Amino acid sequence: MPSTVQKKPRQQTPPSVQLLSCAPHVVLTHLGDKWTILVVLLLARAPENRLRFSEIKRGVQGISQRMLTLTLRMLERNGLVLRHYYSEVPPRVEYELSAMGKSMLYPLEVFTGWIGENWQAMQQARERYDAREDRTP
Amino acid sequence: MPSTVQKKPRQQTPPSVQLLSCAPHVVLTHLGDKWTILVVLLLARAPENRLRFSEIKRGVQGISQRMLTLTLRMLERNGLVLRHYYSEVPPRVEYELSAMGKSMLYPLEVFTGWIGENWQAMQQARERYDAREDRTP
DNA sequence: CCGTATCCGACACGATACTG
DNA sequence: CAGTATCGTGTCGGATACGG
Repeated sequence: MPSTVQKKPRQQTPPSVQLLSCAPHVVLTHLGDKWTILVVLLLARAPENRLRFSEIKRGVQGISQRMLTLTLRMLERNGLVLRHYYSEVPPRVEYELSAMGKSMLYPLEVFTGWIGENWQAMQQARERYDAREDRTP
Repeated sequence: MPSTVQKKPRQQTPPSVQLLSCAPHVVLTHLGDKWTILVVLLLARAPENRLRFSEIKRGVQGISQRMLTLTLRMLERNGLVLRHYYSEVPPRVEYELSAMGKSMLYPLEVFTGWIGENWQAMQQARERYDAREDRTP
């Protein structure tokens, strides 16, 4: 591939700001998966931000055991959640938001707050869009 | 089920607490997909929050034409982006953040700000986690 | 230039079954 | 109770080609 970076074949808009799929964006992508946020929000409401596996399972409507395990592993791996294992019979495991996990709650609330204020408008926009017929090519 | 109060350091979770995969969460899931946030952030930086299709394509590293189209359609459908079509030859299309789209920028910055301050810590947590051998069952 | 159509592989996710 | 293991499927997203 010949490098033509030095040449400006045509005058084009501002010197291209380029966004890479950087680490922060990857984080956001992970948090945006199907269950992570719901689990975090549930822990946020819990006393001491701490719940048993089965409590989370009951609290997050529709999550499978497999996906809950994977979600919690991911959160633990990223240091957002602490895993406390008690080798009793039957075993008991509790999950707790770490300090970093708790520090995420405010930004998360700001965002979910915005969504709460705007999702009806989005809903309406969708309906308007879908009703349109004069879609331009 | 006998109610035992002893050795229960904390109270049980109220059974009423249940999180559904509600509309706000769905929104967050959409925004958390592979490209949406990057496109929004690029528009946020642009003069008048407005760019041509090809400018966005160049600005978002690695995005395919197909995915950019789909991403922009989704943003337009949800009312976050406005599409301006000019039937010239060759045609020109510009995309602009709507008022609602702009109103998202602050919440987004709060969130990306938090990520910016914490993603190294997450990285380290991951490395620590992966290096561990004493994983509890 | 700005899309749409089609094919296809990868993987996220669910269902189920089985252990310590 | 709190996980693993395994398998099947739907969807996401990349590559490519074509069209207005």
